[in-house]
Amino acid sequence: MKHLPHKTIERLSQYRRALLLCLDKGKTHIYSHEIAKIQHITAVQVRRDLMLIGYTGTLRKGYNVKELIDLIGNIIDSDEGINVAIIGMGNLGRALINYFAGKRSKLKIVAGFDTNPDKIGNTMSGVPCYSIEHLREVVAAEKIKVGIMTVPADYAVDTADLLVKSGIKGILNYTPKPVNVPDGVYLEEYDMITTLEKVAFYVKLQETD
Amino acid sequence: MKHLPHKTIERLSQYRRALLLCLDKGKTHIYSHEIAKIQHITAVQVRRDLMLIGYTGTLRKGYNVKELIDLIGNIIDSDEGINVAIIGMGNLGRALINYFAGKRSKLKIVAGFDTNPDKIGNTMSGVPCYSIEHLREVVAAEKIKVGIMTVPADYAVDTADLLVKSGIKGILNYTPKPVNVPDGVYLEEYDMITTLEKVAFYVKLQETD
DNA sequence: TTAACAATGTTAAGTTTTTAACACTTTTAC
DNA sequence: GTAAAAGTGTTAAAAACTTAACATTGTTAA
Repeated sequence: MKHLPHKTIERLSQYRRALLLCLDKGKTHIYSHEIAKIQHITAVQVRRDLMLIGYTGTLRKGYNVKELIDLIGNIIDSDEGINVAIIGMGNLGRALINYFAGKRSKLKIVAGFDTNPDKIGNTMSGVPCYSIEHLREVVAAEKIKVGIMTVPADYAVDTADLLVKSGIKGILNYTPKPVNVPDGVYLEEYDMITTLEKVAFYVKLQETD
Repeated sequence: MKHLPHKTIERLSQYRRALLLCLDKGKTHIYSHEIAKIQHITAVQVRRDLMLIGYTGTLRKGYNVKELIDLIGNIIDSDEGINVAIIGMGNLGRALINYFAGKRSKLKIVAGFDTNPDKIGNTMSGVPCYSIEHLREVVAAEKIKVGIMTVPADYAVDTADLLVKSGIKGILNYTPKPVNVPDGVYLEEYDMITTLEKVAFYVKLQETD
């Protein structure tokens, strides 16, 4: 299992989330077509992904939910876990923190940053908020490897630079403004407006058929 | 120009956003490699996308920013505009509203919905908040075509059903729980946890090289 | 004026991703 | 106990997407 396709990585994460829900419901086994239905993809694709990670289900019984969850964890999680920071404790930043609050996960949001003095020093859902001026120290002290940018667009570029200088290894940019990072830092940009425009486009398309 | 690739649609939206920024800076023309750099893709890809939409730049001068913005608008926007609702006025819902506030766009967020009586009846950044019980009427009255789901995960499925029954044509689900919609309704699911796990995975991968 | 350059537009090749096809194996039904 | 059904695992084909190659054409510089 050398090079898992990009898309497979994404789906594995999604499979796991679906599987965790099944586990909660007391399900012990699951068929490929059940997973497929949840994710709106085909059963073949599920089986193919699982083949790629070398997991073998039991014939006629499907896949063992617990085993599969663990295996996916072995592949996509890092053993020691990864600490994450949120830069920008506005609505979006807080939404993400709540999202994660209490989730079992190798990913831990350990710090938030903001410029607003009212927020600095407080704790939100267990996550302390620091001044952005202390970003460098906190990143080092807390061994933070990934930063999620939820700052206003105008601060995007500076924030990204700051994160890079602090030694962060991965950035997830939720700002509508693209940023640049050097090699060695993984960058993922996600623009909510693009996604919404895409939905609108396909709605329009459907109408004009 | 019959079938634009999915990915091209997404990029067109992104190009436009980049172009709007350039316009603000007073730039009148832009080269394919400049656009490419902003979006972290190749110039060839930009040119190919523009070829697909039939736009022709001027040799050695690049593309006319204003013209291109307009053309992209003609393709991805619908003429009359599309009205959008946000279901769930929590942090994420409010973040989205602020994101959009004041943006020139054919997409207009015209309504928010929630169950919290403290929120119902208020206005947030110009968007009125209604009780979710009135969803159906408001959707009809306001000709809302797209719904953005930002409700807690446990309400995801019911909310989706409700939206479908109200006659909505497109759903953007920001809930971590996948939902189902019938044919004729376009569904886009986006899970923030997946994206973050992906970033974490590639960070881990980079380390173990 | 002519050569070098720097851009676009387009066709072709390459790569990645998805889907189809099918061989295999339990279980179920008769 | 044999056939049909319902699963998995895998190879092969198809589709989607990206990148390369290159022809073309203004522009600049010698």
